[in-house]
Amino acid sequence: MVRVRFAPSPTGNLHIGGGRTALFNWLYARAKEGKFILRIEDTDQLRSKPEFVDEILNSLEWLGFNWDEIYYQSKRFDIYNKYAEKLLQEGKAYREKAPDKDGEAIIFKVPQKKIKMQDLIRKEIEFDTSLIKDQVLIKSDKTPTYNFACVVDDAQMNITHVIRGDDHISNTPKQMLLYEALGFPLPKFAHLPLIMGIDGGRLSKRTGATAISDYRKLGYLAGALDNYLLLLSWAPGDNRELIDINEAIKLFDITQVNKTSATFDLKKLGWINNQYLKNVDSEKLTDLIVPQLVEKNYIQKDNFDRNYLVSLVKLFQPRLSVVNDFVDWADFLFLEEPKIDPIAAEKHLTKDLSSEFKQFTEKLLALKVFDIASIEECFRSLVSDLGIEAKTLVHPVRVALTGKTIGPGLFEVIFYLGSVRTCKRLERFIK
RNA sequence: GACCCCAUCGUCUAGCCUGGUCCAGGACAAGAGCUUUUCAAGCUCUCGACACGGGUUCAAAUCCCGUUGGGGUCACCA
Repeated sequence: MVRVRFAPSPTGNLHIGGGRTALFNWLYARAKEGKFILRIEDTDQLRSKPEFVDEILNSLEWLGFNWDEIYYQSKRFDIYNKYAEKLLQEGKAYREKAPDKDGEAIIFKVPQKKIKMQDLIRKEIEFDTSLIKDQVLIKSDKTPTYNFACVVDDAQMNITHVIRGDDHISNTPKQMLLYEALGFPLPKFAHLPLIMGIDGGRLSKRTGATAISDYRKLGYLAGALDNYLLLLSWAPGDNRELIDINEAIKLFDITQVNKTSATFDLKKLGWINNQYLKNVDSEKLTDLIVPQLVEKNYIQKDNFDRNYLVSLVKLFQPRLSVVNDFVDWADFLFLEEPKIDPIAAEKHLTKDLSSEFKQFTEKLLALKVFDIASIEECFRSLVSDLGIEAKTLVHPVRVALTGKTIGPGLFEVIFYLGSVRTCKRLERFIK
C-alpha cells in the first residue's frame, strides 16, 4: 500500500512551493489508492506557531487535499530519543557537549562511503559521504534535528514514497545513512523541481504573493490554482491546459514530472482562473461573493434578494478575472449614486447631452414592458430618430449609470438597475 | 569555494528514454485584425526557442564529453 506524506513546518504560511509538493503527494496517493499523511514538523519550539498550523491546514483543505492521518512531531520526542539511544548503544553515535551550550548532543558517526540514490524523477544520483560531517541527531536541548526526526517518522509511519522538493536532494544521503544505521527499509524518493520567482531566484514576497491563502484572498479559485500548480513541471502530453484535479488523478504520472525548475507566472494563473470562473456554478460563485458584499456594506447579511444577486453574478461572471473583481465592477448596482471615474467622465460626459438623455428617459418610462429586448429597441429607435450612431450615446449613458467605461452590455445594465434608478442617474446630467 | 541538480520561444511546456515523420508543436504573454455598445470572452494572423563547442552517426533537439549559464545544499533551521 502506497503511503506518502506532506511534512510542512509551521514556521510560516503554506506557500506556493509547499502547495505544489502537497498536490503531487496527494495526487500520487489518490492515484494509487494509498494514504496521504500529514506530518507537522514542529520540532523547533521557538519558530513554530499554532496559528501557522491552522493556516496550513486551512490552505490544504481549501485546495482540496484531504489527508488520511495527521501527526505532530512535537508529540513524538520520546520516540526520537529512543532511537538515538539505540544508535548510541550500538556505537553508531556519540555524545558531545558544545562549549556554548548546556547538556550534551547526540551525534551520528557518518560512515564514509559512496552511496547511490534512485530517484523516480532523476534516475540515479551518486554521493560521496566522506564529504559529509557527523550529524547531530538530538540537540543539547533534547529536541531532534530535522533529518533524524524525518527518517524515524518516515520509517515508523511506513512511508513508501518520499516526494519532496529538490532542495532536499542533499539531505537524502544523510537520511539514507540513517535508514541503514537504524535498519529501516528505504522508501522510494522523488525530488520535485523548485518553483522560482520571475526574477529567477526563489519565490519571495518581493516578487508577489507567496502564500496559498493570499491567492484565496485575492479571489482565485482553488481549482484554478490546483490546475496551474499541476502544470508547473508536468504536462498531460496532449497540449491540454485545463485539467481539474479529479481528472489529474487518472492522468498524473510522477515519473513524467520535469527536472527543470519552473517560474511562477501570474499571467497564466490569471488566464486559468478566468477559464474556471466562466464555468463555475453561479450559485457557488455567489456564495463566494456574498461575504465580500456584506463586508463592503453593499448588502445586509441574511437580508437580500438572492435571485437578483445570482442574476447579477451571471451577468459579470464571464468577464471576471478574479472573484474580487465583482465587488469593484458591480458597485454601481449597490450604491445610491455611482462612483464616477474622472477619466471616464472626461472622455464621455463633457458634451451636453441633456436633450438626448431627456428623450431617452421619457421613452424608457413610457415602456409597457421593461425587459432587455424592449430597452434595446427603445434605445435603437431613439438613436435612429436622432440620426446618430448608437455608440455616441451608449458610452455617455454607460458612464452616467455605472461611472465606468467597462462592464456588461448597456441594456442589461439598465434592466438590472431598473427604470427608476436609471432615469434618476441620467437626470443628474440634464441641464 | 566544495558537492549536487538542471539547460527547447519572454514564461509554462510537447518532442528526448526507443536518433530520421521537427527548417521543432501547443498554451500564456506581446503585437495586429475581426466582432462591436465599452470591457472581458471568442475567432484569425504575426512575433518568437533546441545555451555554446566538440564528438558518435548516412542522419542529433534527441546519444557521449567538455564549456558556459542558472539553481540547490553545505546549522545543535526545517
